[in-house]
Amino acid sequence: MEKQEDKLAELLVQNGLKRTLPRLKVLDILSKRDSATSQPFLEKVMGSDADRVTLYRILQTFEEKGIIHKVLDGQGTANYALCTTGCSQHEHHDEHLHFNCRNCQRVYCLDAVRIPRIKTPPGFSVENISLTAVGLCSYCSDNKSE
Amino acid sequence: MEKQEDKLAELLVQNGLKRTLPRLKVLDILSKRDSATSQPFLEKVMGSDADRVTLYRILQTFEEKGIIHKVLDGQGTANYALCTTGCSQHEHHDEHLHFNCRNCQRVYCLDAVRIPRIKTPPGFSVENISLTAVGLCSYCSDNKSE
DNA sequence: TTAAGTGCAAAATCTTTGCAAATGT
DNA sequence: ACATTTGCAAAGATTTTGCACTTAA
Repeated sequence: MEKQEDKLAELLVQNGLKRTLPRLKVLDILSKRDSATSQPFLEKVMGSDADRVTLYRILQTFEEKGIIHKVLDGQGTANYALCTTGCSQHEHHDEHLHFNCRNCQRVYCLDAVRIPRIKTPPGFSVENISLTAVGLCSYCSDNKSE
Repeated sequence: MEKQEDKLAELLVQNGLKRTLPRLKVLDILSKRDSATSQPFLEKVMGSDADRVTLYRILQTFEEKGIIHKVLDGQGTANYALCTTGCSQHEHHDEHLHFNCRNCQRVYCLDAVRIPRIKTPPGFSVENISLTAVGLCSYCSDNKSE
């Protein structure tokens, strides 16, 4: 059976990207999280494994290639998550509910909740749509008494 | 019949805010637009009628009082729109589709399109939800040939 | 070997903070 | 007169750009 690590490296090769340490580490971090990860958090976890500027560039490249996608949380901070299969450089499929916890700031991709089809007024052509909820996630509602 | 101008000034008084020139101008600008207005745009239009810092503070105060609400566009830039009646310091009602034109960057509040009720997975309690579409608005699709 | 990728320094933005002067009531 | 609000200066934070050095293929 193929190792997870190899799958991630393969993602790079498939997209014509070199297999570098900073890139592999970003993929490793993202693959182990159950929610989208913010730029600041990534920066912290990367530590000295990548310069801040390098991280910006990696995230940008990955997004362009369709390896990750960006979700903005309630404060407008960028959060990143690995794309599911079906995303490519030209087409992102990310049409599910994003849940942003106001306590821990995590952004969950709730694939189970699809965005309902909506009818836009004439003249407005929708190319992309996102549904984002803000509230308390399970962990935070359990561990908080307000 | 009461003048529009007075209505705006009244908004300030009702919220215990002083009727200052910069504040009136912000209200005036917002009241004349059919879409939410970005911070950068406001800054430009205000010109020398308010310092950049003053604008930040006005927008923050207005948002806290429930006079305006903030909508983030696809890039995470803050856009502001006057609240409809029914918003207060403690409760914002803004649950309609926001349409962000990728060409002119305008953010339209499409009150006609309400956010469908959705069922969140157990453990996630939703306090606020937003639906944002990105695409081309009527003006831009008419005036562009791509 | 050599194109792609990284790290560092520095610029450009964007946002916040502190405080004295100005303003509305 | 007095609490609010503003403007300016300066600090912080975030993001971008340029370029020489390093590294994967």
